[in-house]
Amino acid sequence: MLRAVGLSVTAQRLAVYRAVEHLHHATADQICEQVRHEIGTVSRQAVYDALQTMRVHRIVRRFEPAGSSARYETRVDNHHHLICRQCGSMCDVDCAKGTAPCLHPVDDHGYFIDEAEVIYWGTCPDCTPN
Amino acid sequence: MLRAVGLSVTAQRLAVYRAVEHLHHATADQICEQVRHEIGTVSRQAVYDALQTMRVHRIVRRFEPAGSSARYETRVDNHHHLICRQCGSMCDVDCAKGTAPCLHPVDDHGYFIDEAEVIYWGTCPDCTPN
DNA sequence: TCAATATATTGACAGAGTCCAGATTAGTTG
DNA sequence: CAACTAATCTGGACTCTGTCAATATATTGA
Repeated sequence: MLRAVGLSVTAQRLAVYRAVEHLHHATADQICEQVRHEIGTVSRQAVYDALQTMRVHRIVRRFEPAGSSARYETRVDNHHHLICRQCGSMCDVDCAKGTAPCLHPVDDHGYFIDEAEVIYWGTCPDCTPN
Repeated sequence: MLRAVGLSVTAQRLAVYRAVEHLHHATADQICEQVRHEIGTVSRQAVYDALQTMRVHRIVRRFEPAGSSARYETRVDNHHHLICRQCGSMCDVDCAKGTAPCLHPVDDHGYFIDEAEVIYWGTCPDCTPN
């Protein structure tokens, strides 16, 4: 995985990647903890570095829901998120329009658009009364 | 405006509201500065309080683009944003589907969705080469 | 294995936002 | 209009994410 994109393989990176894979939509902090579980100790910096590097190489993806710190995931294709306002739970949702997705606003103001980031906010089944 | 939603009217709030109106998509910090220009001095806290209060009463709206601190605007209807990755410029865009908008993901996972937040990322005309 | 290069560690730092306790002000009531 | 009460504002300390920079360590490839 790491080799495939030309990165050197270190225990920290492996553990970080596995953590991101394992904990869906985890924050950097949660990843840190999980990595420490796995390999005993890491610096926060190493985790941030690993995440950033992997992000640049497109093997992890990052998103930042309003009111939360950044989240990381291993699913790197274009897809969106569903977030519960009550409990904060998150789901992946496929892109609304297939492969050439959602890139067309009503008026593009002359911008060249390369990504449409969509977050659906609502209430999850567990938090819905009755 | 403030009275209409049952809030007491203070110089600070007025100035904050005007600042949000005047500077489109401003950060709390920019609003702070602008307010100081207008009424001499405010605490950061007063600005945050005012913004939050007005947000709760739906006379200002807040959004948090990835990689930026929160932005505030006086346009409170459902609409989206277009952001330039190069220079950070932002435009409003009407909601993609009119009045009952964009609330339907491919699969709602049982969530009750009340808002679809969309950010179009790209390059603005000024930053597009040639 | 060894050197060159890429990573990791540590500690300091910055930005955004929140919390708290006390002082001040707005709006209400007599 | 004065006094009162509740809401608001002030200032400072603090937390949480995230970044920087210098030094130490591990990885890779010859």
